[in-house]
Amino acid sequence: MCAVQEEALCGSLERRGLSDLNRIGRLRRVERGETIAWAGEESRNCANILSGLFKLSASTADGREQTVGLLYPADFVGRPYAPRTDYNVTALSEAEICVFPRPAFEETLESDSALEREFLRRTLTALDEARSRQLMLARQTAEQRIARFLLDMAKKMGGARPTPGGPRTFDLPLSRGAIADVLGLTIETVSRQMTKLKAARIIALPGGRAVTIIREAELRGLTAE
Amino acid sequence: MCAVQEEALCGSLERRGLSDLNRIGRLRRVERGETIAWAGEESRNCANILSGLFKLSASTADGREQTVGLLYPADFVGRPYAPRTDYNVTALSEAEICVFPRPAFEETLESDSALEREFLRRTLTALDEARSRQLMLARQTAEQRIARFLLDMAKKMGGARPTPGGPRTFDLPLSRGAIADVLGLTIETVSRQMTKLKAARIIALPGGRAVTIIREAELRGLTAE
DNA sequence: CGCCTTCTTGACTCCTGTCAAGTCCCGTGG
DNA sequence: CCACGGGACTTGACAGGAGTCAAGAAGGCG
Repeated sequence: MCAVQEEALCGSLERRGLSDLNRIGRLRRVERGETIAWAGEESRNCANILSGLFKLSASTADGREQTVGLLYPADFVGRPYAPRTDYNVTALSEAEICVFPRPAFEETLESDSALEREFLRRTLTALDEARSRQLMLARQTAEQRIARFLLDMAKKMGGARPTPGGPRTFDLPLSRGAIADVLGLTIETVSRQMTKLKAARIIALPGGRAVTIIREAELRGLTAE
Repeated sequence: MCAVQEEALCGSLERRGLSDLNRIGRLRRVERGETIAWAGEESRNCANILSGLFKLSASTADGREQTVGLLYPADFVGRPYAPRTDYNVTALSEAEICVFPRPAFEETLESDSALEREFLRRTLTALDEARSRQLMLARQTAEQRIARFLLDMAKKMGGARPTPGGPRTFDLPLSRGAIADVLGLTIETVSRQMTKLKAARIIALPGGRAVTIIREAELRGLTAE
C-alpha cells in the first residue's frame, strides 16, 4: 500500500506499528497548484508525500511570497502539537499523499516510540535545512543562490549523463516564479542569472524547463561554500 | 540544582527522570564571547542554558557571518543524532549551562518518553522560528527587520515602564554587530535605522545599549506583518 | 586621563527590484 | 497544417536600498 515505504516515515516502523499508521491513513490525489493547507488555518491533518513535489510557503503583508521549504516524496507534511499551521502547503506538480487526522497521528506517535524517534530525527534534519537556508537568504548573492539551487536540483532529480562524469541534463520541476520564491529573488533576477550562466557556457538551456550542467566544477565554484 | 527547572527541558520530567538527566549533567560557567561549539566539529555534548544568551551562527566562505538563532535560558543546545554540528554556539553574555555528553543524552531521550516528547515539541517550535526567520531575511526591508527585532527584544527583556502602557526601556543584550548578524544586515545599516527611528521619535537611545520604545504602535506598524 | 572598542555619519557604488516591452512555447481551434 | 492566444520566460532601462570604504565621535575600562 505504501509506495515509498522504505524511506517514508511509516517505513521506519515494524510490521505492527506500520499497520497502525496505515489504518488511519487515507490516500489522496492532489492537482498541480492545489493548496492542501493554508497559513492561519486550523491544523487538522498531517500527511506523508507519496509522489510529487510541494512547497511550504508564507507571505508578507504586502503579498509577496517566500517558500521556506520544498517537500519531496517520503517527506512529512503538517504540524503536530500545534493548533494552527503557519504555512501554506501547495503542490508544484501532480501528487499523491497519505493523510492522517492530526490527533490520531499524535496518538500513534505517542504509542510507538520507534516512530516518534524517527519523526524527531526528521524534524532535526528539517531544522538544519531551515537554518542553512537562512544563511543563503541573508548572505548569498543571486549568482550563488542560483548555482547552489541548480546543483541541489541536479542531485534531487538525478538526470541523464550521456557520458560518465559528463554533462547532466534534467528538468526543473519548478517554474521561474517558484524558483524565485524559493531563493528570495524575483523572476527577472532568476532569469537573468540563468542567462548569464548559459552565456558563460556553464549550463545550457535546451528548452522547456530542461537544464544541462556542462561544467559542474565551475558551477560549484560559484556557490562559494 | 536546576535553576530554570520549570521551563527547561528537564522541568518536563517527573522526579525520577529528572534525576536521571541531572545525574549526567555538569554545570559550567561560560565567558562572554566564548564559543562552546564549532561548526564542523564533532558533536560531543549537548546542554541546557541556565542563564545568559547565546547565538547560533554560521559563516560564508568569505568570512561573513549569519546568526541563525538566539538561545535563551531554558533553551537547548546541541544536535542529537548527528555526528557533527553545523553551527557555532557563542555566548553573547556571561552564562551558565548544564552539559550532558551527547550519547548519554540520547540514551536518556530514548528511555524517557516524556522527555523525548518535550524535546520533539521544542524542536518543532525551533523549526517554526527558523522558517519565520527565512521570511524575514528574504523579504523584509532593513526598517522592518529592525522594528521587529526591537519589539521581540522588548518582549524578551521585559523592561521597566514608568507609567502603565507608557514607554518601556530596556537594554539590548547584543552589540550592533551582533544585531546585524541576526538580521542579515551590516553594522552601518543597523546603526542608520536606529538613528532614523530615533529621529522619528519612535524610540529613544538614552545611552549605552539602552532603548526606549516611545510609540510602540508606530513601531509595530513598521513591521508590516 | 587616555586608549581601544563600539557606534555613528558621510560619500559613493552596485546589486537587485521595479516597470515595461517583447519573445518563446505550447496547446487549441479553425 | 497553421494561425491564434495566453502564460511563461527573457530582455532592457531605470531607480533605490543596502553594502562598502573611510573618517570621526562616543563610551567603557584600565
